[in-house]
Amino acid sequence: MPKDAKPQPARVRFAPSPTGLTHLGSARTALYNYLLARQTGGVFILRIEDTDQKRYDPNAEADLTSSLRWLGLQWDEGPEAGGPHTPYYQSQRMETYRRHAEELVERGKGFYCFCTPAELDAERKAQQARKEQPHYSGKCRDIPPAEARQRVANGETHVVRFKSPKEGSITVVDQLRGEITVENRTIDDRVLLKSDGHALYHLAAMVDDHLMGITHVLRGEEWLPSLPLHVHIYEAFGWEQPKWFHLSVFLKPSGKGKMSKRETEAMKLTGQSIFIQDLKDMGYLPEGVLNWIALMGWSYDDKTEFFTLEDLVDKFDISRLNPSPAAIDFKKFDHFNGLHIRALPAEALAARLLPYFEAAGHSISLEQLLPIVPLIQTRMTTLDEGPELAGFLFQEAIDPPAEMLVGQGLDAAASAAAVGKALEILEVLPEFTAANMEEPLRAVAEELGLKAGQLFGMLRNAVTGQQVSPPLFESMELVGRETVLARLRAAVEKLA
RNA sequence: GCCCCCAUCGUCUAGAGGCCUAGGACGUGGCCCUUUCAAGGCUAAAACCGGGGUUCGAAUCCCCGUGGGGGCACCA
Repeated sequence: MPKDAKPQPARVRFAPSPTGLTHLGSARTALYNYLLARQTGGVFILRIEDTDQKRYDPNAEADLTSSLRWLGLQWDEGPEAGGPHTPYYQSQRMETYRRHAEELVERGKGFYCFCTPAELDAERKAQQARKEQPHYSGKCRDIPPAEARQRVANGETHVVRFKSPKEGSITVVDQLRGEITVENRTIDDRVLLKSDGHALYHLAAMVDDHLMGITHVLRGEEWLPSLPLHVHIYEAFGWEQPKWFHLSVFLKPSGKGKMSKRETEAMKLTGQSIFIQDLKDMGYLPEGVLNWIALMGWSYDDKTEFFTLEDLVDKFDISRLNPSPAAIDFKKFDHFNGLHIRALPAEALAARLLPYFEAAGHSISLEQLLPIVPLIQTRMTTLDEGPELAGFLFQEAIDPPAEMLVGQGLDAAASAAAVGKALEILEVLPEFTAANMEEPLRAVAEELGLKAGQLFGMLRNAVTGQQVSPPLFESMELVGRETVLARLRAAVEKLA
């Protein structure tokens, strides 16, 4: 948003239904809503769309709030936060929706329908058999209001449907796509209020968005086909529309379609996931997730790619959203995560790394971890790689196999001799520091006619038990003279 | 089947008629640095879906194809 343009404070909402775990797509929707609210000095509302008790998942809400908090997307109004439009659970707003459904009937924009699910189902099947587009027949649409009211009063089971115009067309505006014109005859008389008294999305979301003063609706593209219906509903009430933004969908990495439930499960086996909680457990940073998803469907310019949440609040520009679908790319995710790991101050990174060391069985303190951080910071793409890289520092015993201890291009005897020679040097080193080691050890290599890399490789394997490790001398200093000598002696023995 | 949307390197994207010999990033190859692995630096290959218009001029505007995606519930 240009600095000189003082935008009106936006009231926006993120309104998920608690039916499953929070994934990348909803996180991005939440992020864009959050950014618009923050940068305009507006309000970010969290609303729980739980009108369908059949699909309700009791774990979903906890997952949702913890995911949003982990990402740093704190809502201003909603569950736990409260606000002037309490309750923020649609299941607790039934009376409001009922009243509005009645109002629509009063205005001649809605009607009672007495068709049973079985009848509708049969109707639909018949239409499909005739290769017609499935739609409501309109059977109850023209029942005289007095008669319909009487049947309702008699306690007959019914729903409330929207009385959608059948003539002409409607032109709606999506902010990323422009005008979209649709023939009214293609818009069905959708059910607004179920026979159990709960509202459907089409009614509940419109009523709440209006009542809560929502100025910008940013939601998934799957809602685009029902936008004309939604605009009709707004107009039927005589309300002023919000600005509509339909965010592009995320496609699976192949780019071929949305991720299916089955595929999300299979993905976990490959060490990838689209669920926020999983990403956290896998050692990704919220900063990495945010940076990555922010750039799927939005860009700042032709070169800037590194953004913190704070940067995004400053630089996000809602007019730069991109309507085309985006395939998710986990390689790019790793790249962004690495960038943010490297951008963290050592103390901060140490604090984030600590739980991963604990989980790996190393009970250490922050003070112990701090000096190690600079050695591994550029070597990690995810936090869980910390213990893999530096775990040897806290292990009592390492036990590399003998063949691993043999130097490149050498036999066991020559390797033992070389390690033994290095051992002699390290035993008498006045101060056991990284800075003091390099010169004499290079001299040893030269004396033995070895390349420095050959000797260092052997020492690395013997001291760390790993072929890939943080820099050797620093590692040895941290391991400490006693342990280094012990490990080298063990290596010589094993090679004999 | 019907309705709607989208279309630039493999992927994410920049590009609002001449700044385009189409820019950046990921990934990939090469080189440099280097005690391993990274990180970092340099570098290379890599795209305007096709066809018609409009215009002095089109990646950019229009139309038609084609391809891809989404939607058609008393789910959201």
